[in-house]
Amino acid sequence: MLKISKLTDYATVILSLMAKNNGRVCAAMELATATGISLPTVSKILKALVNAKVLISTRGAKGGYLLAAAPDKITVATIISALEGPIAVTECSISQQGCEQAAGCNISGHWNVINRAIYNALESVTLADMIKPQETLIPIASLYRIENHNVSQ
Amino acid sequence: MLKISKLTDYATVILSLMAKNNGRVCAAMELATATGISLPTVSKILKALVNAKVLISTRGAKGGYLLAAAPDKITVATIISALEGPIAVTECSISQQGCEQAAGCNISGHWNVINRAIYNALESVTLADMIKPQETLIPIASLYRIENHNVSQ
DNA sequence: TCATTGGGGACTATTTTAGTCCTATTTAAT
DNA sequence: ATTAAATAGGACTAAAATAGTCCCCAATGA
Repeated sequence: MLKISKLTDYATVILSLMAKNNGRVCAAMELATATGISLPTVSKILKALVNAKVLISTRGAKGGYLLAAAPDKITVATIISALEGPIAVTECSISQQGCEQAAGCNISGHWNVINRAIYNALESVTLADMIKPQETLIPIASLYRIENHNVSQ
Repeated sequence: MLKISKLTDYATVILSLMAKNNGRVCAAMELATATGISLPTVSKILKALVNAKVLISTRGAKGGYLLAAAPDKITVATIISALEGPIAVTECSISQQGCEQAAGCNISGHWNVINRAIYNALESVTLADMIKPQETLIPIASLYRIENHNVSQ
């Protein structure tokens, strides 16, 4: 189904919430309560986001997390890679030397094109877009630019 | 990592091979030998492709499998959905009523935009593209049309 | 000094995916 | 008819990835 992980999905929920709390430091506990996701899980996600420099953390009492950039500078692609590693549909697209499939797999170039297209799509939507009311999002029409190519069924 | 499953990857290898054998009926055994993938696994994949109408099968002696359409009419999107079900990055994008996440998840519309963009990318590459030598594939430049939108890093 | 809060990592449980195997059905050839 | 060669369908097991929890350490403000 080509789906993102549950944790990544949670991450978007958490980050959306933080974006709405514009600039306020949020403790993990607070975010857990607000989202209904358990504290250990929220913590795990927040740690990953700090490592990926999506969030900045402050330790100690009154500590917490803060967005490292404005919501319109944080893309969905960044969030996904923070939690799942590099975005690539196939194993071999990453390792660059895997794919020892006997049967002449010289397909990899094509997967790279696909990867690139998917990456661009994910890079085109930001946290800021995500917290906008739904009506305003049809305008992101550039995303549809790639169609009319082999629209068979 | 947002990756396709191994079986889907195998499927593209198998289908590429069949596309090259233009119009010849192939038995599962033959494809297993040619690709180095085990027979039970190849069979499983072929069955899924028949169900998805990507292949046509003939039973009995001298039976086997045949592409149900010309290679340029079979898209990567079709192959992926044959093996993994509908293409959607999030669970809720499919069920249309999941996502009972307390914290006001009205993000789904945005995922739909992303899903659509990804689907279009996958729909734009066909089996015929895949069996072309790699050089000829840079021209599929329309795929890159969606960039320049939030190209941060 | 102590309560609060994050950091890092180990660990377990769960779910998904991959892979195998068995039995039935179909069909060509003899 | 009988047999051999194929696919169909589904049950089952094994392996891997994901999700989720927990513990102990480090930092910081009151």
